[in-house]
This record gives sequence, structure tokens and C-alpha cells, in this order.
Amino acid sequence: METFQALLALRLSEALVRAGLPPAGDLTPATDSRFGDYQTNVALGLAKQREETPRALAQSVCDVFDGSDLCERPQIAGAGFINFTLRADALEKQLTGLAKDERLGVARTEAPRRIVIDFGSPNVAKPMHVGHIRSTVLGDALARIATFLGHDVIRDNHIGDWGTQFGMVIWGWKNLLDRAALTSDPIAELVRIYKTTNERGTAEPAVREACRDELVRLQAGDQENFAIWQECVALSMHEFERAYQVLGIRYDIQRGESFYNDRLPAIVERLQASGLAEESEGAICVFFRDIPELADKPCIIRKSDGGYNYATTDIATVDYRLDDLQRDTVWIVTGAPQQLHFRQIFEIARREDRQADFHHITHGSILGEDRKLMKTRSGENVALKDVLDEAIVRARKIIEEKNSEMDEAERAAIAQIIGIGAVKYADLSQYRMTDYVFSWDRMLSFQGNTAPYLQNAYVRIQSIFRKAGEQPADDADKISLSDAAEKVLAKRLCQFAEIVPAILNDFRPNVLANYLFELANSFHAFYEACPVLKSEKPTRSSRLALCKLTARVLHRGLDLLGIGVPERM
RNA sequence: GCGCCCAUAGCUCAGCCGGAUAGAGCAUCGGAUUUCUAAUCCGACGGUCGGAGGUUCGAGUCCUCCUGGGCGCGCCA
Repeated sequence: METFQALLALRLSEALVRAGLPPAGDLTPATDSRFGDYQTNVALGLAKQREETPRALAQSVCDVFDGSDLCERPQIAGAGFINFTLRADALEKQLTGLAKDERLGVARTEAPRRIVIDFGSPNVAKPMHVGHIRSTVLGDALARIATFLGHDVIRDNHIGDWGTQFGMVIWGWKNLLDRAALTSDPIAELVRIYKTTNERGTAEPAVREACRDELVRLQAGDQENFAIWQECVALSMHEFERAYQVLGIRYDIQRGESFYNDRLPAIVERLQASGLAEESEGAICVFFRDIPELADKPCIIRKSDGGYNYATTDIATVDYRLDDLQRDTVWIVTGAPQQLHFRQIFEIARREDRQADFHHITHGSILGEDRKLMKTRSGENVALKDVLDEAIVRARKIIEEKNSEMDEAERAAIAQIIGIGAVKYADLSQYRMTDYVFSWDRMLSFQGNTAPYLQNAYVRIQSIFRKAGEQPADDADKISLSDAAEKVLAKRLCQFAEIVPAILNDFRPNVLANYLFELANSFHAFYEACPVLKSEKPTRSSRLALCKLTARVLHRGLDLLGIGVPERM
């Protein structure tokens, strides 16, 4: 089924042709409800080049516009805007179609892509911290949305499991490890030995030297060191999995940096052979002399000591994703500081004539109340686990205040849905590039643009169904719209299908979040103005159907953001 | 020095390809409940969109410069 936007755009295009004008005409949702539901500004643009007045030109379009089955007669307003107001019967018909549609009107893409999305990317032997929320939650939401739109998506966790820090971790493991501590809290113990080793290395050159040796041995395939490294990876992966389980995140593949190790020498040889890379100060570099911003910023692909770095790994990763995974689209979701790096990687891919769409999807940081990077009082990163635990505890406290007659199991389950939902939504409801201030009180509030507010709208609907003693079928009774609040809600429901595909234009899940907030707001207004269970027969079933459709859009919309809904709260 | 990102109401933030009188939420103030979760709704107050030029019929949005903040720039990832 088509959206109103698509239907009206087609009619507009036909009218333009009849009026002897070029058919392309953009038609957008009205900027204000005073101007109806949709508007077009074509007359403004065309009038200039045709030396006519915009209003006269708008009139000639309206004269031949045929859309009486969809909207009222178009109105000309202001400088030459044409406004369209949907007819109630067209809305009713559209809602009936939406109710029957499992996809709630959202069309599958006509150009499916083979996407690999790289997000999360935690580091082995380090705890996940608040900073990981953004990439993880944003990437997951984009993956869900792309999948729903019909793209072929592989979710890849590019784990930081290789690098110079392992020299210190291995030396610390051999000299400082407390086995009991490792058993009770593996990551904390790994961090402890890493930090201690790092401190000792700063003071004692011999330790520094020993760490370097351990690293060389690891890279050379020494069995003992390799086994230690493997255990570190396994312990970390276990820790990650627990976080992902709480967050409701899953991956299709988890290819760490180490996965690409044996591909690195060939890459450097290839780039040298093709002349893209050259030796400079002992290192092998790719220069971008023809790009002004990059002219003085070479990309090192092999260090002067012969070692490889993450640029080489990322080139290998591009190869793997395009050749082995057969992807035509690569999305990498990481913080803004890595922009230069990926600009270089993508530029190298372009120079090697790799045919694919590359997008570095950047995001801002999470700030504390002091507007600086969120840290603990002692200046450490805030552990992700602590944040998630506290979210659940705080949600639970609120539930206990508001709703005491719930059993223990249900309370725990709902606290998780609300607490985790609140954290995710706080992130996703904001434009990804803005640094945002982390605030428990704001994200867990039932007022304003928060997850609990949206979840509450869903819960109120389920409560109606419980009282009614029935769960209305998806393919519901005829919907008829009489009250103003019903019409507002109906229009919102129709917009879901217009909003969802637009999210991927610029990777902005906050567009969906804002929509869902407005939907919930419209529902609450409807709820206040229009009694459901106490209304008479035809109205009652119509309103139940409207509730059902609202619940489904809320459920689906939140699901696309990776957020769950409770049945009660 | 070079480059990237950000700057919108007291606070936290929306504002996709340029479109009409710049929108929410919080806070403040004032209303609404014998009624399906008041965990809500309605209203009021609140703005030289960091500054200055420019392009355009039309700029929060595009271009240039400036100010202020964040970040990045050959051998960490």
C-alpha cells in the first residue's frame, strides 16, 4: 500500500503535466496543522523562471488537480503554497489498510543493499564503559531498521583483540596474576595487572623491555603467550555477552582485529606494487597529495619496525567485507574522533577501485552533569555494567512506588524493560552528533520525550483491552473518525510508513523517536477526549481498533529502536 | 599550523533535500479526574537561531570570514 505522501505526490505530478509544467514536484508534510496535512512549494520555484506570479501558477495547478478521493480541494495560501487536507473517509480507508498490513504500511525497499554494519567494537581486557552505549545502541537500531526495510544486513562486532597493550597484559599475567581474583571478576583483574604493569614499565626500563618481548613472542606465535591471549579474549567475550544479553543486542559475526592478521603482509605488498604506498622515514605510507585536507596526513600501513597497525587491519577488513562477505555497503558506527582515519581508509579503497558504498556513521559523546566527558568521581570511565544495573534499580524503585501489587518476577522483568529502554531511548532520541548530558531523572521521567512515556501509552492500551476482556484482532472492525482527537491520531498512524524509510537518509533514529513521542502524545490526547469502553457500539469497536493500531505502531516502532514494551507497569 | 564536529527559550534538546508567524520537554504559573493507569491532558510565560557579510522570490538550514567550545592530525587502537 502507498502512503498519502506518495499518493498525493503522484496526483500532483499528474496535475503539473496537465498544466503544461515539469512533473517533478516535491510534496511534504505540512509545517503546521493550520496549513492542512501536506503542502507543496512547486509554484514558488516555477514561477520565477516562467515569469508568472506564484499564486497564479498555483491556481493553474489546482484547477487541474484531481484528488477528490483523497483530500479536500487544495488551498492556495501565503506566497503561493498549495495546501492539502486529507478527507476523513480517505483516512478511514487508509487505516483499514494499515490494520490489515503486517508491516503497518512500511514498504520494502525497491533497492535492497547487502550491508555490513560494524558497531560496538569493545576492547579485550578492558571493561565496557558508558561510551560504548552510543555506538552499540545506535548501530543496533540502524541494523533493525535496515533489516525491516528489506536490506540484507550482517551485524559485525569488530572487537579490539589485538595490539601493543597485550605485551603488558601478558607480562602482568605471568608476573602479577591473582588467580582467585581472576575467577571472581576476570576483567577487573585484567585491568589491574595491565595498570600495574604499565606503571612499573614507566619506572623500570627492564619491565618495559620485557613487555616488548612478550608482544613480539605473541606476534610470532609463541604457544604460551598465544594461550594467555586466547584466555583473555574468552574471558572478555563472556563479559561482552552478558552486557549484550541485558541490552538485547545480537551480532551475526564477531571478527576481531586478530582475525585479519595473516592478511596484512599481502596488503602492504599490494599497495606498494600498485604504487599507492611508498616508503617514508622507514615506514610504509599512503599519501594523499592531491587532496588538500589530507596532503599533510599520510596513512601508515606498516611501521618502521615492520609491525602493522590498525590502518592495515581496517584495509583488510574492507577486503573481507567486500570479497568474502560479498557486501556492497559498509556502515561503520564509531565516535567522531576516528573520522580522519576512516576518511583515509575509504580513500584507499576508492583508489583501489573498490565498488561499494562506505559510510562512517559518527556520533558524539555522553557527558556528565558538568558537561564534561562522563567519568566517575575518581576520573575513571563509568562502567557500562554499573549504568545498566543502576537503570534497572531505579526503574524498579519507581514501579514499586506506582504499582505495588505486582509479584517479584514480573517486577524484575518490567524493571529491566523500563530501565534499559530509558537508557537506550535517551541516546536514540537525540541527534547522533550532539554530545548529550546523561541524566537519570530526565530519562526515567514519565513526562516528556522518554521511553517510559511511550511505554506507558502502550500499557494504557493493553489495560483497556484487559478491561474489555478481549484483544482486538489486527484486522479490525471498520474505523470511523468523528472526534478531532481521533483524526489527529489517525494521521499520525498513517505517517509511520513515511517516517521509517527516511531514517536511513542520514542515519537518524531520532527521527523515529520523535515520531513515536508525537504518536504517544496524540494517543494520550485521544485517551482523554474519547472514552473507549464506555462508548456506544459502532464507536466502541472503532476506537478499540484505533487503540489496537496505535499499540502495534508503538510496539513496532520501539522494537526498531531495540526497546521493549511491558504489558503492565 | 592544518582538518573535522558543535553553538537554537532559564535548562535539556528537535528542526530530512532551503519554504509560511522557529517547535517540543523540563522548570515556572493557571486549569482539568464520581470515567478505561492523573504514570495523563489543556493553557500561559519564555527566542536579535553565537556574530558579520553573501547567494536566493525566501536562510536556523547553503557559501565566506570571525568568536567561543569539543576532538583529531607518521609509527596506540
